[in-house]
Amino acid sequence: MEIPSKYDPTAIESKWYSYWLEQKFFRSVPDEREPYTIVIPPPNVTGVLHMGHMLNNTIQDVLVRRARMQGKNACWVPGTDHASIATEAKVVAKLKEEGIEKSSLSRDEFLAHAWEWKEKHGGIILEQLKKLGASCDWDRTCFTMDEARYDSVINVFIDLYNKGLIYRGVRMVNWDPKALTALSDEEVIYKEVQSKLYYVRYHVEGTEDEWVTIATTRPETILGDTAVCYHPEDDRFKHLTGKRVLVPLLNRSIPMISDEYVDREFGTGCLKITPAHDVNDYMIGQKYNLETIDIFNDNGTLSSKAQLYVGEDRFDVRKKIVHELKAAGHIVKIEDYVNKVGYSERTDEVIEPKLSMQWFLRMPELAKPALDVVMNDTVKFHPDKFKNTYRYWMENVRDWCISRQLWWGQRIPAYYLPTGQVVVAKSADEAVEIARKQFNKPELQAGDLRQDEDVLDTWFSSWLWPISVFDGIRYPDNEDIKYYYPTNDLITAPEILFFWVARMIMAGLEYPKEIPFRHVYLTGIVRDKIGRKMSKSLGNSPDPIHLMEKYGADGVRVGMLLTSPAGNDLPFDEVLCEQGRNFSNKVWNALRLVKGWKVDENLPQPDYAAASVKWFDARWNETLASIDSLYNDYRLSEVLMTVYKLTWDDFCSWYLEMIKPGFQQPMDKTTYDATISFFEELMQLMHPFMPFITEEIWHRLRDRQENDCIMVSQLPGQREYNPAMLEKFAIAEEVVMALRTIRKEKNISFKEKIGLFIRKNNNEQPDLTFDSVVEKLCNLEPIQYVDEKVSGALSFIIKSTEFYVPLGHQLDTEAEITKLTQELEYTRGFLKTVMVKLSNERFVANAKPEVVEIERKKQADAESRIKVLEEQIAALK
RNA sequence: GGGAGCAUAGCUCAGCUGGUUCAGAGCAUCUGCCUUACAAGCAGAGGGUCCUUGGUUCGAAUCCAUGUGCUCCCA
Repeated sequence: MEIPSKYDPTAIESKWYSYWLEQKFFRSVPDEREPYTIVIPPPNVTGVLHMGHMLNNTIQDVLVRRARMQGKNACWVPGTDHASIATEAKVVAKLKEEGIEKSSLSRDEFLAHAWEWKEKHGGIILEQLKKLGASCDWDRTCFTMDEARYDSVINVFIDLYNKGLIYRGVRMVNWDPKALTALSDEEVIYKEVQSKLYYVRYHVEGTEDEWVTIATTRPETILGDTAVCYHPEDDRFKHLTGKRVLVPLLNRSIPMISDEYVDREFGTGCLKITPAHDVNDYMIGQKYNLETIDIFNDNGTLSSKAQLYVGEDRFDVRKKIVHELKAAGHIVKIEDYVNKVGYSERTDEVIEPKLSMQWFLRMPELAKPALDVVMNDTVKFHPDKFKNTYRYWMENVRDWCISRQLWWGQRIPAYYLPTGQVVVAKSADEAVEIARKQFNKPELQAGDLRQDEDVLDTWFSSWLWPISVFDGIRYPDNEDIKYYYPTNDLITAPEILFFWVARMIMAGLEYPKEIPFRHVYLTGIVRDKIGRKMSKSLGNSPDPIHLMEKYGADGVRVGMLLTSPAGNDLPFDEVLCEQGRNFSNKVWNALRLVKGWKVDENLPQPDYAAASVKWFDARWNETLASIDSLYNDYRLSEVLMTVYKLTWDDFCSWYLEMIKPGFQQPMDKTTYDATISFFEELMQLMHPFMPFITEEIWHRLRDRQENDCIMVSQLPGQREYNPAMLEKFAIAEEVVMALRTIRKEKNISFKEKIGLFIRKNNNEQPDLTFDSVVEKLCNLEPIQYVDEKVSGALSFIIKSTEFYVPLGHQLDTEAEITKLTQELEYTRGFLKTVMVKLSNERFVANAKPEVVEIERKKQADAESRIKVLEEQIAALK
């Protein structure tokens, strides 16, 4: 079988993915094994794969594949969320293109369009994940709006309402005038903008020419002013106590009030109060019982309550009113000013604080236990520095506004009586039943009730995700939820720690009464080379699909993980994928080498091969232990680097070179079999990171049964090994490197055999374990041990053993002496630092005995080395 | 304005509760090599005031304080 010298991933990757699917290897059903569960953070149905998904899902796949190979029943549940605002916006835009206005459609008609859109575009991202190699149980694919999930959300709403945790109230909400919906605080992005600070003067009522000047960035809201406020201890305004001022242009009389909230340093120290359009003003309004005048319509135009500019847009009005105020002599001055303005995450529209009737979920009761389980590490964060942020948020939590003025989502199961009273129930029929009893109105008919028009926040679906994907809300005792819940690991971004992770923990503790996951791995943000967050709007994100076509999914996976410790941002660079691809190719060529060997069953195993096999076995087992501990700490990039070095350095650069037979020579069976096994085991370690190439090599290493695949194979455990082999080989490595340097310096071709004489000192006995290996790797005549110095030879010293390489031509004595003298000086300097420590009484008295012992050992080693060096120099002179 | 975190090689990062001449890895760079698996490779080499200044200690990249710079979160 001819193997090409360049690895080409394309055909191989799609071949194995379909094969795994055919074999149902990703499928998980409860059985007697220990479960290992991950639920995918559901991407938006509107989304396409971006680099953040690549990182996040690569990590999940690594963990799931490893768990599967550890014999656990691994289940990775995929799915998408319905993304209320984003999807509705897309559908509205699409309809508009077709000349259809949303307002011309009924709710059901609109939803039919939305579902159609979802069916057509909603699966893209999941299909893309397949290219990455994601080993999700696709039979379990969920959607936050499919029947089971929809129902669960409704049930939970009703339950929380009945528990008194959900209430309806007027609140200042973040209003998106474009999407025409309220947003949660987390959906608002504050941006610094260059704006102006307008100083406007108000006439004091009943005075001839007395004025009060306030500063505002929003002059158009003057029309909604219902008070002017100053600090109670501000002498500049004290005399105005009890007075009233007139709102410019309207001449409405409003009171002067005083409150400590006012910052005396800011502006003029005098503040206009517009309770309907500013959160802080709203609170002051409540405190002083001020009138609230809502001057805006839902779409951001001025309402009739404003009296002026009715029907005009708020930003147009700002310009006009400034002009008019100026004309009327009310503008004192205008300053440039930088302030932060809230924008809608979805529509990028400037948020308007607005009073409206919304549904809220009370948070304190739910937050308390959810905080505790994180602080006491029942749910562990990786890295744990995020506990701080989490605590801060949970201790300052505010009630969650869960209603959205949209159609795409779970419609709030609240029904209003003609009188305005409300009933919460699963259906209109149930609502009627309840209403008849509750309000003693037996004559009520279903037709008399009107269901709330609004839907629930998308996060109100996602927070149930780890439960609802197993249908554990509706059927808390079903086999799936009992088996898979709590899940093991959640992989997500710190950005959504609060509005998703925290709320899932709350839901878990409220419903199954158990945490939803044990570990939360927080990934960093994928940034471009110059540190900007990758985003569609900046256009600085590479297309993941193209990347995978160029470097192979394996290559990209390696590229993503090589430099991405948990919680740290990942400055992405295509060079990393190139490194991944190069690694694939390296492994591929190792396969070519090994598969090219002919085996001669009658050949005995040579010494060098026997030693090599023992060494690699030791090296393998040693590494395995460190890999396990790195996995336990979720240090995945370090696991990968360890596997990378074990493969490239130890296996390819050392081991394969050590056992490689001469050109066109056969190999003995013992060594060959051991090598195939090592190779297999390496592929198993590598598989979670590079699923495709490892599967291909697995099948090329041996003839396999139909379902004997690496992805369902079991990771080998640690075996007994001889750690002494590692130390001995470390010396052999040094010898080999020293000999290579000599060849290079003296320009001796590798083909030319050279000799090596070894002189042990301090009565040490020669250890021959790796001599044959060194002879082979360095093309040596048989190594000879001597008791005397060898004259006229190049030399080097390792520990206190002397090595001599006799050369045919004249030795450069001067150069040798210089080299040895430098080394001598270095060693003396070293000895000096050791002696300083040892002669310090306080060191000897205070340091731990083992530390002192180490210093003594250093002293002895240095002294004997100095002796050897001095002798050698003397001999050369 | 409040809180948190970070600062180690050109880049990205390791360095656990102080103790080998403790300063390390990968990539990049440089120098040799087309050596019969691999130039997407092989063999080597160079490169750092561990941000500043103090302090604790026999001993500090590591602990404490100050300053500087950067990042994130909240307002």
